Amino acid sequence: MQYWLIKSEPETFSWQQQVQNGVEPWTGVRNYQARNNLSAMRCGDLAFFYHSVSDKEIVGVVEVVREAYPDPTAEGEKWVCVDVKARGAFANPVSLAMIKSDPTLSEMALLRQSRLSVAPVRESEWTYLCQLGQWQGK
DNA sequence: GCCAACGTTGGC
DNA sequence: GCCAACGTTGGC
Repeated sequence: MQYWLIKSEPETFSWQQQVQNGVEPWTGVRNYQARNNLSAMRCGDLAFFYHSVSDKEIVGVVEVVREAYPDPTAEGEKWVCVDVKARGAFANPVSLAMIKSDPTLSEMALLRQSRLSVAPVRESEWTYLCQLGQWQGK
């Protein structure tokens, strides 16, 4: 079981859309490191859904329900996507400012590599953030 | 709107 | 293979 954080600009694809759609293909990744992370995802892995740019906060949790397959929005088979399913919102979204100000989270890949759109999350970070966000899932 | 941090591209 | 120029992401 691995944990992840995936970013989306809410103007492009928001958490609200994810909830409405249920299962959604996570397409459009065009960065090798992010692609490698997508490929490493397994069914049942959980990921934070992060709104970048305008909101800058973790808003919910999704579950990987289909492992990497060729991204239909890309030419050829070079890039991949996974399918993710909404698993519940954070009752209390955790902002980037909060993450930055918390020494417990200072090692997060989100902070160390701000441009990486699909990043791993440590189990300790996952547990801590779920408490902060009051995630109602399990 | 600006800019830092990356990534990519293309000339040499 | 190096590196300058350019493009993109995302925070501020």
